[in-house]
Amino acid sequence: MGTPLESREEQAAEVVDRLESEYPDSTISLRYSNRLELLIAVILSAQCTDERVNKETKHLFEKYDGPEEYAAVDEEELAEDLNSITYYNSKAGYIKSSCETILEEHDGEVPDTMDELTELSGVGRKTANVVLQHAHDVVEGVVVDTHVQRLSRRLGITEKKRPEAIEQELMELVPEGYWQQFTHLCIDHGRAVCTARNPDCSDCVLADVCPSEKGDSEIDLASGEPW
DNA sequence: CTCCCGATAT
DNA sequence: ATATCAGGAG
Repeated sequence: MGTPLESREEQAAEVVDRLESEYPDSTISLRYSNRLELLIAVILSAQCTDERVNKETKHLFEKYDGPEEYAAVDEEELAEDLNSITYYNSKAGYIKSSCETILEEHDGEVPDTMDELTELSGVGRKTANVVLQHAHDVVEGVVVDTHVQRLSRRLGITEKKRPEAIEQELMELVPEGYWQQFTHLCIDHGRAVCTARNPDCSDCVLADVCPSEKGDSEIDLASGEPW
């Protein structure tokens, strides 16, 4: 075991520094060519891999263009187009409803405030933060998804469980200029090394500063600290 | 809290 | 077989 850093603030800075070196080109992996496509891609990405979302949106974005076409489409047909995505019935409804609202209340444009975005169907704080950051270049929070939640807790940066509580702590602990990058780094590292089920601690650049590090010898998961 | 829900890795 | 995937609504 490595010596734990004194404060969680130092821990956060150290994590950002090391992961920056490990993933220098870390950025959003969803594919889109305008603000509406970004919004739709992020709605679809809930509990689904970005890889699958990109595979489906490639066809979806060729078939539909603009909020008018999504608002006008038959919801069952849209659900068919999304039938390999998680929760496709719900998401078809979210997309159609959000596009109706965008047309009726926002002049056909994707909103640029947290309140307006979270009023859209299927858009919570996480989705809104992603759209604010990548569509409008507004960073007023930290995107907390499943990877950010898992890594922040494993690394001892937070002990909170609710995403909103984790976001508040990260906003205090992560240097302000790195809020956006912190999320991308957690996602890249979470996918490649610090996976949910079987993290590869033997190949982790954070192992010596991670309180959850397993060690490469024979330590059984049942007797140690729970993940 | 439950429900939504297909593809993939283990 | 089961856990997990850039969550959100009711």
